[in-house]
Amino acid sequence: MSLLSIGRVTNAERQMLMKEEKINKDETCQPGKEQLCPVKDIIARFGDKWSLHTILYLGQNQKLRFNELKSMISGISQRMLTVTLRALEEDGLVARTVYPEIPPKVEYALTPLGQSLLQQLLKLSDWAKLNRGKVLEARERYARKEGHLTEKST
Amino acid sequence: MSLLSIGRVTNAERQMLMKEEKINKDETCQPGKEQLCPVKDIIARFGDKWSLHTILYLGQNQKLRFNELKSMISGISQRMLTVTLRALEEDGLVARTVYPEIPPKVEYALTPLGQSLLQQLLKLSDWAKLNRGKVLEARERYARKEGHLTEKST
DNA sequence: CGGGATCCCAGAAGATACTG
DNA sequence: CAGTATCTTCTGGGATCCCG
Repeated sequence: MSLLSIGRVTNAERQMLMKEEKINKDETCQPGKEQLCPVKDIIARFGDKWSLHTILYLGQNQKLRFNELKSMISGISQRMLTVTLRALEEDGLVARTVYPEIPPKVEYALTPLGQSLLQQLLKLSDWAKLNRGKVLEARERYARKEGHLTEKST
Repeated sequence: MSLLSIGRVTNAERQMLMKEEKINKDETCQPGKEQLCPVKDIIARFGDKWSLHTILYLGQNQKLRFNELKSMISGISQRMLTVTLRALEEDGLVARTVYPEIPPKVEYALTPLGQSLLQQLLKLSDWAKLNRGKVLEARERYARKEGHLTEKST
């Protein structure tokens, strides 16, 4: 249970897999599987609230200390930064270097694997920038459509 | 503050605010803002529990009815499927076609924009498949390191 | 059949205090 | 400085009932 309890790996999904046992062997994501598919697994690594920011900032700076990151990622709490960094470190995306000094000094940096992921995220970013307009349009369109359908409050 | 309208209504309103507020001219993610950067915004669209599955299944089948999707995505509840589909529809990634019949018939399909996103997700999937081994290794390594540091129980 | 509206809970995230 | 521990709050999403 030591391996399982290290958390991070969405515990919610373990519940799910408890009750769902029918699994096909399709190429696509099959829910009910521990690691549904690699994508889902990887997405979970930066899909949370802070990981993406952490990765991007570490991508721009070779090294960053804990409080440097904390001040860059405005709004993050020390706890969440710790949790986020631990998760990234656990997956080998971020390297943590401790300098046994007083006061303590800890530096974080992307590993090669982390930089590799960063590249993918940047590609995704390109797509996002390219298509943000369309998405925003769609949202407005949807909002208006909703509006005239449920014109209760105005 | 919240005298009468608690619950999920406030949720919808918060999203409305997010939509109105369009900002961010920096290339990188600027935290502290509601919708940090396009990437974050896009990731939020498939980073949740069910959107990815929905997109992938819709990617494999040109059209799918509500209950077809529901049975394919094992574990999903009708509510979450509805919510997920609505969100995707709102962003213009999924098209919803209602046939005014009895009993009702509704078909869902990826829009061109949705298919475009699907391509990105598949690329991400490639990266994930390619690097999953490394990630798993890193996790084991981390688990062992943790183990000998806190070898208190078992 | 395809949802909408409610209720409710576990787990995620925030705030605060303490420590090596 | 860089955390850890603890408490509280918030929110995603599951279960259920109902409706056109």
